[in-house]
Amino acid sequence: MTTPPHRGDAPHRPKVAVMEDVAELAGVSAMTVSRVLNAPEKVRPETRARVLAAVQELGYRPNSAARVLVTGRSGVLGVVSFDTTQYGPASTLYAIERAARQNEYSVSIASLDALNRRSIAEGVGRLTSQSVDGVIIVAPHESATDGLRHLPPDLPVVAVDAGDGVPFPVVMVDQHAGAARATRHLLSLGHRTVWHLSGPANWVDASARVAGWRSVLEAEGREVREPLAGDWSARSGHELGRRLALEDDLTAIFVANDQMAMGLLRALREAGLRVPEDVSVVGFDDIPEAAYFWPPLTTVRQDFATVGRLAFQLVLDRIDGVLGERRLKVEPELVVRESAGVRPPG
Amino acid sequence: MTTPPHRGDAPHRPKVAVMEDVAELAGVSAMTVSRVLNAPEKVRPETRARVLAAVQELGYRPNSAARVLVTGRSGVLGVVSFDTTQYGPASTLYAIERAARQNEYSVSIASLDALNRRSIAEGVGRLTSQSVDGVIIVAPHESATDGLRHLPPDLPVVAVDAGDGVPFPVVMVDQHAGAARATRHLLSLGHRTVWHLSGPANWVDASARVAGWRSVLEAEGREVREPLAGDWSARSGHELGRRLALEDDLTAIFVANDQMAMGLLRALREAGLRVPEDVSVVGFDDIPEAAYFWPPLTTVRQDFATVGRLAFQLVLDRIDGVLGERRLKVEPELVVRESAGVRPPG
DNA sequence: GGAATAAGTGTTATCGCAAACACTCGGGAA
DNA sequence: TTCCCGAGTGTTTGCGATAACACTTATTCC
Repeated sequence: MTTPPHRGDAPHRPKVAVMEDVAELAGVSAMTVSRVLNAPEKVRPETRARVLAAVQELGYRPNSAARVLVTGRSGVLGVVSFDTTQYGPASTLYAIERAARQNEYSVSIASLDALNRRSIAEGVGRLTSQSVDGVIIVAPHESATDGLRHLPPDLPVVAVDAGDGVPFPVVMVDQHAGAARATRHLLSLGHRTVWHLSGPANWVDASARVAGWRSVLEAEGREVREPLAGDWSARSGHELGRRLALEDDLTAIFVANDQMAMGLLRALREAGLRVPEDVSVVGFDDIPEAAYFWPPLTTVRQDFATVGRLAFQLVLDRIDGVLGERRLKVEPELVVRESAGVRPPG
Repeated sequence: MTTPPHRGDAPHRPKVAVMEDVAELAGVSAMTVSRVLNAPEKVRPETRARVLAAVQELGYRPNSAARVLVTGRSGVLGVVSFDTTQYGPASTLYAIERAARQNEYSVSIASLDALNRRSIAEGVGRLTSQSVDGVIIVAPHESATDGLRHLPPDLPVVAVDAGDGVPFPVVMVDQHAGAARATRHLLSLGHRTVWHLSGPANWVDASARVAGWRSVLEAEGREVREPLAGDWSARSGHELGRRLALEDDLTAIFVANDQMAMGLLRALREAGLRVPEDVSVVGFDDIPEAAYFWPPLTTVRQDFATVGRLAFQLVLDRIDGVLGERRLKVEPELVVRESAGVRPPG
């Protein structure tokens, strides 16, 4: 293969093929090449074949920057997220990327170091200055709800698990329903009431789970003990579990996520309490390891994959100017394993 | 705020401010605006202030597509990765993003559905057609090593945890050393030999851990039992653990990751074996939950954050034309907790 | 005093692509 | 025959930024 003719005499650059090179090789104009790529039906089949062959031969790939400049569309989706080291956000991100890819979009990410108005706005800013076509925000914190009111109004934005009062569409797992389901399950096993080990304050899913749990207890007229707030980590579950183990009316606990449940399980065991014989535990998330906890954890499964897929669909609609649903809820599912059993006698 | 003057009489578009608008408002040329943004010291302070004020007033943000087109640099780094749902890859990605951000880079991701030559080349292709300045590949699989030989040779690429024979720099945790350390730890507790529950074939870190484990046993002249290969999941650890529990000379096991160790722990317990009294277990990774396993897991910590940081530094160097180290190793660390104890008598 | 120099700013060309419009055919209708 | 039409293709222009260079002024030095 010979080197393509070049204009300036820049001596070194290996020079990647551009549309003009393809055109020349195929004996057509650049415009025709462009058409072959973007509207093939407008080009006679034999011309198209020649162009395609030239594209192949030169290994030509369109320069997206140039295309963005002229079309105003980048085919890039931005995702703003908070701690993608965690199972939930990581899975959501993964599902978004997957959905995006299937629709010829690619994904650019912006992680946040902190959750506050400033940091969120800045994250979105980093993405928009890269000309993303839309943004999905995965930051289920109240500061997000807040920070998001001040975004460029014409930017297609969708939030995952955001609270009420956000001025754009939201996809969320129905945390309230999930928590209620978990709580009812425990009550149905005969427990008089259910304690709650919650997530940190100001996280919208933490609050929703507290609310769901509380609503069931209140509806059933059960005593509502003050929830203990952890920080989602196993460590905090363990710490709080030691406190909880001291309570003498403790027979059932609903824990706001599986990691904390794990720490709790260990604290209970250390306190000489057996699960589920003495104390029943229900978690939330259904991380892949939950089935291998000791005992296997009864928990509430969140379908992050669906959440991601729907979120992508929603931004895509907005990008295309379709104004669909404003709030999509995904139903969580109770997965019964062995960590919750009937109330011990006495 | 008044609407900025516009040129054509396009009636509807909200029209975002461009450099020309800023220039006009500040009473200078566009070039001066550009200079204020890219080489402020070349502009007189009072002019600079006027321009900055105009930028502020119009909420101007440079259009990166235009800049890319002319400079050939995008400030975007591509990351190709396999299963970012897992703790390791997720942490690495997170660290990369963080390092990138601190250096004014942003990150675009390409997840892979499969690990083979084609899929990797395609992932890299998706990124390059977006004009990324460089690519980091986080896919510790042998197919990667393979697929990577056929990349555009001028693209700055760095791999994380790739095997030998890759034609570009690699950052890796010294898996061999980590496995050796774990194995030696078990031997030092008096165990006659150490079994190994390995990761899946063709994963470079799985192979390296097998090699490290084997080398210690051989050096010490111990019996080498055939390793059992899992798939990194707790489920496979559990399954293989049931088989392992039948072996009567089983007193020590080195497991290739913490999730499998978790499943194994459960299988051993189900078989009536106590850990560490009857059987000692050492894992790999030190996921945040490892300290809350039952019993707390002795394991080998991988510093993913450092790996991510170094990988970024390496691509950055390559982008800037600096040819530094070709192979950077990060030392793992043995974290002793309670799952490994002295060999039971008899 | 005059040339050389430097600092600050403007002009023009260009990056690679696609939108808009112009052109060239051949075939059918009038 | 003449005209028109539409399919297929080419030409020109402009997206928004920066590189390269040109042009003003003031400043310095002999």
